[in-house]
Amino acid sequence: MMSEPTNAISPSVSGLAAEIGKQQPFEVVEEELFLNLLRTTALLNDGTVSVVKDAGLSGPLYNILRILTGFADCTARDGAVFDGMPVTGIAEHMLTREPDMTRLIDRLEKLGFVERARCPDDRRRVLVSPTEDGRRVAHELRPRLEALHKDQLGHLSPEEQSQLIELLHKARARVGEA
Amino acid sequence: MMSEPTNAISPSVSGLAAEIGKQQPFEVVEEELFLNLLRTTALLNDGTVSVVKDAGLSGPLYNILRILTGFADCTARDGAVFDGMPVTGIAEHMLTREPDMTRLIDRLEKLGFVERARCPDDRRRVLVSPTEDGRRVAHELRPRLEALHKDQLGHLSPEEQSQLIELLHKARARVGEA
DNA sequence: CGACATTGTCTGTTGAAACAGATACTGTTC
DNA sequence: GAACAGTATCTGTTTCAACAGACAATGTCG
Repeated sequence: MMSEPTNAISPSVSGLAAEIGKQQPFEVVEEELFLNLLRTTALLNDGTVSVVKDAGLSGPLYNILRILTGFADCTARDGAVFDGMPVTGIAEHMLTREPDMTRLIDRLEKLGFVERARCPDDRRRVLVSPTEDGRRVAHELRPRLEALHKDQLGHLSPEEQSQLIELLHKARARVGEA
Repeated sequence: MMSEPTNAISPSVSGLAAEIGKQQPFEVVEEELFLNLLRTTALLNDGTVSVVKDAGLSGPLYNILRILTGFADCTARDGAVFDGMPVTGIAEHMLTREPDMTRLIDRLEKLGFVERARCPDDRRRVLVSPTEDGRRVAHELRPRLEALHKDQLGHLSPEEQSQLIELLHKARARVGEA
C-alpha cells in the first residue's frame, strides 16, 4: 500500500542506509562510499554556507575571496606588492570547478570586495585584487569558519583526522586519469 | 610583484595544499579536512552529474527518481501496490537537503518520469510515483553509475573503503546537534 | 461547530548557474 | 606584416535554485 511509507529501519540496514531510509543494504560498496561522501559533505557544507552568508557571500564567492586574500597577505609578508591575480589563475586554485568565474567576480566587485585592473603586460588578462573591505571580511570570517570546522570535526581524534585526509586524497587520485 | 603567480610548490606543502596551489600549509587540521571533503566530493560528483545528464537529469532529479524507483521496486517485490510517495517523504530520503521539492518534481513530471496524484486520505498530500519511462531510465542509469563509482573508487582496498565509510559516518555525527 | 494553529504543497519573484558564442589581444608562421 | 591559431575574458540567453509568502486541507481545543 505504502500510502504512508514507514521509516522503520530493519536492523540489518545501518549507517547511511538507515539515515536516508534505504530499505535494502548497498550492493556495491563503491556506491555506498560515494553516497557517504556526498551526504557528509553536503551536511557539513550547509554550516559553512550559512556562516559566509552573513557577509552576503556564497560558497564559491568566499572561496575566491579567500584565495585572493591569501595571496595578498602572503605577498605582503614578503614585502612585495600584490598586483592582482588573473581570472584563470584564480580558477586553478578553486576547490570546486566553477564554469563562470567572470560573473562570480562581477558579484564580488559589486559588493566592493574586489577590484579589477587590466594587466599591462598582456592586455587580455584582468588582474583581480581584494579591496580593503574584502580583506577585512575575509579576516573576519576565517576564525568563525575555523571554529565551525573544529566544532563539526573536532570529535575525531588526530589519528582519525589524518587518516581521513589521507583516504580522501587517495579517493580522488583517479579523477582526470585517462 | 605577482603579476603572474607561480605554481611552484614548496616541498613542505603537500596533498590538498599543493593541488590548489596554497602557499602556506594548513594551520587548522579540521579546516584541511573539510576542504579535502569538499574537493573530493566535487571532483567525484562531476562524473556522476555528467552520466545522469545523458538522461536529461540533474543530480537531485536523479536522486528523486532513484528513491521512487527503489520504493516501487521494493513494494512490487513484496507483491504489494505502490500508491506513490508524498513530497515530504521523498525529501526525507534525499541525500542532500533540497528546499524546493515542488519544482524538482515539476521537472520530472514534465519529462514524463513521474506522475502525481492526490492522496485520498489526506487531500493536502500529493503522492508521487515513477512512470514506466522513469523506472526504465533509472534502471538504465544504475549500472552505468555503479561502473563509474567502481572506476573512481575501486583502487581503494576493501579495508580502506570500509574505513572511509566509517570515518565519514563519524564525521557527520555532530551535525544537527544542539 | 467555530476559531486557531499546523501541515503539505504551490506560486511569485529574485538571484544565481550553465552553456554557447562573441570579442579582444597575443604569439607564431610564412 | 598578414594570416592564423590560441588564449583570456566577457555577453546573451536559458535554465535552475532559493526564499518568502500564499493557499488549501486537516487536527485540536474550547
